[in-house]
Amino acid sequence: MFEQYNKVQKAVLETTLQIIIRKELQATSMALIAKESKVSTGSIYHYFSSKEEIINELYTAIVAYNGQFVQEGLNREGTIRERFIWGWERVIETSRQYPEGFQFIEQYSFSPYIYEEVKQKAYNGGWCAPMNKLYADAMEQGLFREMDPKLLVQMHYGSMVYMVKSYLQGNSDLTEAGIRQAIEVCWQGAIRE
Amino acid sequence: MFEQYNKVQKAVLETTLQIIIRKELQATSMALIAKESKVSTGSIYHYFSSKEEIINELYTAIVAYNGQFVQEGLNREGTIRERFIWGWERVIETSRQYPEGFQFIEQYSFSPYIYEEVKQKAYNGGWCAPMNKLYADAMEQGLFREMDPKLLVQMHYGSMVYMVKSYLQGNSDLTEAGIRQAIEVCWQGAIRE
Amino acid sequence: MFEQYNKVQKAVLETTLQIIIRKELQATSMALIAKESKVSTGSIYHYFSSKEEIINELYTAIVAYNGQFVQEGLNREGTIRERFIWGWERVIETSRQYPEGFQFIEQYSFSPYIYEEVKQKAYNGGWCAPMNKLYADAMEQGLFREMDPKLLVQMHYGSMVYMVKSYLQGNSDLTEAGIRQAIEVCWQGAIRE
Amino acid sequence: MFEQYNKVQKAVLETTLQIIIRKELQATSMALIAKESKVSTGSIYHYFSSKEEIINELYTAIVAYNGQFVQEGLNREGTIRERFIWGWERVIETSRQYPEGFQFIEQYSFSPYIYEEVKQKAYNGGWCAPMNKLYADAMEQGLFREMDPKLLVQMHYGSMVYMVKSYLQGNSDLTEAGIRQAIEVCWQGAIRE
DNA sequence: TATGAATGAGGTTTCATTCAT
DNA sequence: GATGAATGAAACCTCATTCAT
Repeated sequence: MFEQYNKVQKAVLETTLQIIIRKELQATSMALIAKESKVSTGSIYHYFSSKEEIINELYTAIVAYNGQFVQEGLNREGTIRERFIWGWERVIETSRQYPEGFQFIEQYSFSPYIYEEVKQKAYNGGWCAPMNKLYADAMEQGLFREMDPKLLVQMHYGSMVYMVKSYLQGNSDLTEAGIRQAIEVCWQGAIRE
Repeated sequence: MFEQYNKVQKAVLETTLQIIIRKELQATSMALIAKESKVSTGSIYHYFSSKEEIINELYTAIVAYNGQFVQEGLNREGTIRERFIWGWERVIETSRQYPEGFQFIEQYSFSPYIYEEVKQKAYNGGWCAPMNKLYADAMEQGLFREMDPKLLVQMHYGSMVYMVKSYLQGNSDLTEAGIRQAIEVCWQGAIRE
Repeated sequence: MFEQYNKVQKAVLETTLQIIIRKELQATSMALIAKESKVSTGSIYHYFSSKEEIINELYTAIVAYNGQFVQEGLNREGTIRERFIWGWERVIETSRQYPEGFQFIEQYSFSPYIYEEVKQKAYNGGWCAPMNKLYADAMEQGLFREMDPKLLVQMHYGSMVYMVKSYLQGNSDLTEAGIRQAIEVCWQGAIRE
Repeated sequence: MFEQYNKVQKAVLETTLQIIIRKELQATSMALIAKESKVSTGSIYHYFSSKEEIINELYTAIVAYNGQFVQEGLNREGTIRERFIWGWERVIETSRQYPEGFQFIEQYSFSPYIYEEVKQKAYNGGWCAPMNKLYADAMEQGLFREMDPKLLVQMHYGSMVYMVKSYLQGNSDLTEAGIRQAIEVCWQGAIRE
């Protein structure tokens, strides 16, 4: 997930993510990050200018990674329906591979701690734009109901997020069948009847 | 929203909510709450045992209020489709009436800062149980597709949450027509074909 | 010296002065000030917004005190010569009464740590203006040689400062007779021949 | 000014002087010295054993340089009056050639950061001893008033320092005529009438 | 009951110094 | 000899909480 970083940065980012999910941003002190990542505070400040920067870098890296992964599904050759399924499957897959990353993005995408500029850049480099394009195409072809494609993408993303939350809280499983069903529910709600 | 509390408690809770949304939990100090609510720290500690308690009380109160409001819609006499619409309309309405309350719940429902016990109680006293019941009935009657009703409720809630997030971030409007359409999308995805 | 401050502020300012003279600004940590003044760091920050503010307040207070004291000498009814003597006697007297205050002003009047604005205010409220006036009068009456009165005042002040430095470093005494002689040296250098 | 040092040492000393005057000893970090002198911290520590040593070396070097320069004036063949003038002219000249050096000595000659031993050595190798000798001679010949020659030298030095301070703070010029006048003021105050 | 000054542990960050390369 | 990443003690400052008034 943090392949583009050096060893120290990677250790810091990974540790920070674990602690934030386990304990809250509040309780995520630099001392604790240093201790658990086995990097001295001095070194952390050699690679990151502040705690805020660590958190924002974390946000950027996770969104970029997930964006890349989901786009690989979305951009494969296929029908709209196939690409719809591949795309959302990969969205859900990211949350299974890196549940902490998923939780982190969910909790902090609305937080003032993440700079507006970082959110903007993350959004632009993520999978939203290609997904929006897919929905817009589907609407143009008369396949999906006529509405703001971006809004429909958001609604479907919300559905996936809350399904995963249910799973992470232990209230439901996340089987292949369940995932297929959830995607089907979204598809069925989207198509023109 | 905080009718059951006395004047001091109300001032503290309202102020805390405003500050948390504006500045993050991190930056929400007792001193700032005291200053903006015009209640001395001493008095705050007379009515709340700790900062944690304020935040948890806030959570409880908002969920209870919203739960009450949504249930009034859900419990009216009507068909399943009518009650479905009334329920979700009211869910969205709460986010328009108290956007800070909505944001707070979204940001902190996953946070370890809110006690598990409080989350549980909030869930039980909220609108989820009646909504789950409505969905279960719809499935029993063959109206909705066969699946875990709680999961479908969560998915629909996620759709609503992300529609509202879009609106609160200024990326879309929240018109009567738009709300109706969103509810329709959910309905259409839910029914047995 | 710090009569206009409350007990806590006074303790902090007095302690800070002692430590700075003994150990350097560098080595004057808040922890040490807290320990020696027996005021907790929290309380210090209740009364002063930063370490910088303590130092600048110290500067302001000492200059104000000395300014008051010297002006009482300068403004007494008397001939120019008498007032010249009284004024400089009191300048030297301040350094005997509060050698730490004297040293502090000497060491930090040129430091970027003292805000320019504070230096300006201190200068205006101090004894320099009345002394300059006395010199200007003496020149107008043909008593002193014609030159920039402010510059001559500065030169004389420099003489006094270095005499006191000699004394504080243990290289000379500071007797009544010695002080009289020093003042006489200045007077003799100033008058028109 | 730092001719006796190698290239690296020279760069470090010069840079340190600039930063200290601009920013205070407090804010003069080794990292900043390394960056601005383009010498790595590792190399700095190869040539200096500590930060303290840099500062003390700086002090030593400046005083030695100025001492040499002033003594060249003092030791020329001439009357007491001529040598008096040449000496003080050169004192003032050093402050014009190296204002940072002048300021540094003024600010730190009283500081505990400079080792007592360094101050002593600097004093002995500087221009004070020959100047004291000149004054003692003048007194012996009945030219100057009878008093401690060292004290009178200090007083005159103080006058020069404060004249230069006035100039460096932009409160007065430092013309040839002005310098001559200042020296004349000192001379006139010193002679037996 | 109400206040807000006082506390001090613990937060983020800096920085002199070391040492592997 | 030269580099600069790494260290961690210690700097400044904040803040939840207490308690005398």
